[in-house]
Amino acid sequence: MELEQAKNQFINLWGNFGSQWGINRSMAQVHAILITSPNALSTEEIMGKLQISRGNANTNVRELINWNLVYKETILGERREFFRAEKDMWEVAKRIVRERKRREIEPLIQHLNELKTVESDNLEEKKEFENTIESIDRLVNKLDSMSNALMKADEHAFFGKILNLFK
Amino acid sequence: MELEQAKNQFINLWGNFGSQWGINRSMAQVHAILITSPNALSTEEIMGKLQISRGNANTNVRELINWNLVYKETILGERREFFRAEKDMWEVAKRIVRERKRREIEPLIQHLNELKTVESDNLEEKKEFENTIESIDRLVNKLDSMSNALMKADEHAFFGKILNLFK
DNA sequence: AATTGTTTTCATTTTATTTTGAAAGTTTAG
DNA sequence: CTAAACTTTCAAAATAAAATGAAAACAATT
Repeated sequence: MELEQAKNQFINLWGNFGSQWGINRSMAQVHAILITSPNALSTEEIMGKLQISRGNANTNVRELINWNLVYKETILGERREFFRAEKDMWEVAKRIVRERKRREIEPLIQHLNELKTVESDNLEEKKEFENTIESIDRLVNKLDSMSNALMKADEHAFFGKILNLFK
Repeated sequence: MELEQAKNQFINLWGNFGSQWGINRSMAQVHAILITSPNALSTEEIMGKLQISRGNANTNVRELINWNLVYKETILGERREFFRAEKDMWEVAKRIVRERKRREIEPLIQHLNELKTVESDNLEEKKEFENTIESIDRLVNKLDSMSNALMKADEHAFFGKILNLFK
């Protein structure tokens, strides 16, 4: 396949995949275009290549910066801003996990804690509900441990080897 | 907190959480109500408690059955169907992972393979693109290994202990 | 084989999300 | 200071996703 065609296909692929996982299509596509671009891109260039509006490009680039997946870069003598993506995919994974943990898992654990003990005359049902919540809580905490594991495990080496045990 | 109130809060919580992860709100709420119900529920009951339409209830129950998270159950002398959710949350996690692996990760790996080698006059850029795809491929395969690990690791015991090493 | 209870389908409507683009805001340079 | 270059915002429009509900299909019962 020809390089340009492959890049387009990748942009599509990443966009679709992203939207299945709760990341909006444009954001994933902007990410994809930056990941596969050898040099930093301007907003104009992103708009042009993805055929999206200025507002859309700007919003999603900024969101990617919030996720710590993209940096601003200045080019000598150029006034406008350029953007470059983190290309080390292990690093990318760690940052996405870190962010989702912070935004989603941690609040979820908070909420579950509030549901751990309830009042009811029906002791049987009370107990059953509490068991269910407890069991979800254990699961979510395990997910949390996995995030920690992934973030701390320094590159493939150790973590990768452990995973391979299960293959 | 009172039991009924807690259940409602849980239904909300699960619904919100689900929609952040690409599972639609109703489906997550139907799941939540079944998880916290001591007995199997009929479509009518689900419709009533969640205030959703018959079509909506039916579609999402069936989808949950597809995901292998809910079973049909018949009650002696009753003509209509009742539904009960798998309550072992570790089992639930395994099944969700299994399904997402099958539906999303595996196709993604397929697509990435097609992008692994491209043609271009610009050898430098060709190589850079191939490296990027290769690096994404490694990452996705690692994710795949993690799914396998999670599914095979028999309950908390071994897997849990390994995770705790990283805490 | 007709009636009744129940489930499924799907065209339409509703709601939620995303995108647009013009205007406001900001920064830089002369 | 102020004009030009650029970035950000946000109300409105467009699009996508989900929900409705009536009708069709199906299944059990008489």
